[in-house]
Amino acid sequence: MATAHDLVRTAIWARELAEDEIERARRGLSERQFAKGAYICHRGDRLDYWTGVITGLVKISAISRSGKAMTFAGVGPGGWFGEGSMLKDETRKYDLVALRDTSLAMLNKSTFLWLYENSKAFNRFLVRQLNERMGQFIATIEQDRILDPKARVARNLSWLFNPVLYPGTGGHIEITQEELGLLAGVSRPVANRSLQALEDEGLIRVEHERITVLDLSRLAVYEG
DNA sequence: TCATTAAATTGTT
DNA sequence: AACAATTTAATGA
Repeated sequence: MATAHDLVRTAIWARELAEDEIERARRGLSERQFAKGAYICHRGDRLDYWTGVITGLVKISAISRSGKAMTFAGVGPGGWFGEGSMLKDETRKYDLVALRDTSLAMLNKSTFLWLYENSKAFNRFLVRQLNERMGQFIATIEQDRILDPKARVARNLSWLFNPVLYPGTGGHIEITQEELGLLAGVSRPVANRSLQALEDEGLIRVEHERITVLDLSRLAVYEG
């Protein structure tokens, strides 16, 4: 199993960092485990770490004023999140839930800010990441009321395959239909039917505890 | 290595 | 929500 220490070597944001910067990042990293269903952070809490998923799956969601649950993103192994709260010094504006047993790498705030101030490579990564999230966020807003369940499943799937946010995933991810249902905000049977329909349309291939994406570009803009 | 069983996931109703 | 079928994992011969 990969540890937080090893992770620095493979983390996407560390690829272009200088040796001394990597060493600095390594010292600021710690590791924490979360059981399936556990809250990593509630909305309004202060969480002074930039967080990366080593193993497992995390849902980032919020409750709208009307009381409706809304998923912003699912984050799988290799994904990092929370840079917004680091830079703005605010409490979290969303809930973080571990959808399955999850191991997280946590970079403390002072180290994060040091990299932010001193590393040009780290800043390049942050810009790419924030830009990518912006696109996803906009898609999320229209998803909530416009799209049918099948399209929501399709888009949530495409997020998990985003090559900028999760470069590790080589075409397929391991996720159960129940977990995908939790992410997309649909029941498991609906997730099941949606996946079968998407497979019929040649966009994905459904296997046991695993989904392979055949046409990511179409999946990302799927509207039914 | 193979067979059996238990547990988890998927497909339907 | 409940049930049946399928696949994986774990165990032990």
